[in-house]
Amino acid sequence: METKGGFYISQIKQLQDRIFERLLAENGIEISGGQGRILFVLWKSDQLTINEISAQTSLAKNTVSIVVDGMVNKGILTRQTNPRNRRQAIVSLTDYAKSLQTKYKTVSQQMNTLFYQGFSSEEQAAFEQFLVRILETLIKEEQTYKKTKED
Amino acid sequence: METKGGFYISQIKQLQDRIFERLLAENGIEISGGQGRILFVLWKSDQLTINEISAQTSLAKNTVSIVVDGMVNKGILTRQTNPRNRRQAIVSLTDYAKSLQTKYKTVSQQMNTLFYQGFSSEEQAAFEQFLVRILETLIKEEQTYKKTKED
DNA sequence: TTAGAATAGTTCTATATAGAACTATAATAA
DNA sequence: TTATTATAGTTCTATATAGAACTATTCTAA
Repeated sequence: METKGGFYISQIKQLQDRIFERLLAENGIEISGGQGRILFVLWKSDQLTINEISAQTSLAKNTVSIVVDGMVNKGILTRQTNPRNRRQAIVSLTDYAKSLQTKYKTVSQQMNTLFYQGFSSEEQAAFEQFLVRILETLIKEEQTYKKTKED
Repeated sequence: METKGGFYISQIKQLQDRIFERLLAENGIEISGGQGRILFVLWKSDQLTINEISAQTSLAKNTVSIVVDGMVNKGILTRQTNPRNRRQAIVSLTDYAKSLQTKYKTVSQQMNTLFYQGFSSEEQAAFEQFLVRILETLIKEEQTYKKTKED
């Protein structure tokens, strides 16, 4: 069978990023897609290390490091060394970031409605279960690769 | 319902790109993900304009323009002005690009097998149908936006 | 304890990506 | 025709992204 799930995923990612950033901008929220993903995980659980953010967003850790830099400069995040393990940087939300959450969620909801246009609840659930399964496979592969590389 | 399809899509995109590029590199194919997507559409139908490639990959046309530049420099593509419409650039595969296709397809197949690990054929088909529906929604939205903007 | 290994981030470099503004060409309407 | 509009790409600028190599810190085994 000729499948092209990966190609579709890339296309959807491209489009949703552009559309979502426009929606955010239209609502006065000057946050890009990559920044949004970092906020998304911090809103669920504040004070994460770079590695934890990397794991939860699937962004490379150096990417997280740099995006966090930019967000610190914009007053969205703060970064502090963990006194108990001075290798770690603990990234926290500023009050400003917290104040954005409600509005951001509203826009996310709009985006979500568009994204799942024509989908029943059951279809949404089925689709997301597929995504989670693929995600788990790829995460496992990535971890296996990292272990293999240590030789 | 709390859905996060968009977030999963971004994560999957990130991981699959890194994994696929590694697979390609391990097989001696020095082509990045974005370049691969352009080749993918050209292998299906050679001699496309920048706009056509943009539409079929969902990359912005200036992105396509720049990535094609790089691929021309690497001897993968050629770019010629269409004599019938000198605004258009016709992008074509070189013999070198054509020679890569078989090997590239083999690696794509490997990637695909990993991606759909544990999926039955029916599940793959169901999943891809969901993807196509979402893609169609987003493409329509993008087109509507572009028309609206012309005021 | 201390030398070597492991861990956590950062920096360096290069490519990917797109919005806005631009140039060149073609199509259309007066 | 010619002035206006539309189309096709490109350039400019900025951010996103990651591999490789690096620094600093902590852990571990002898």
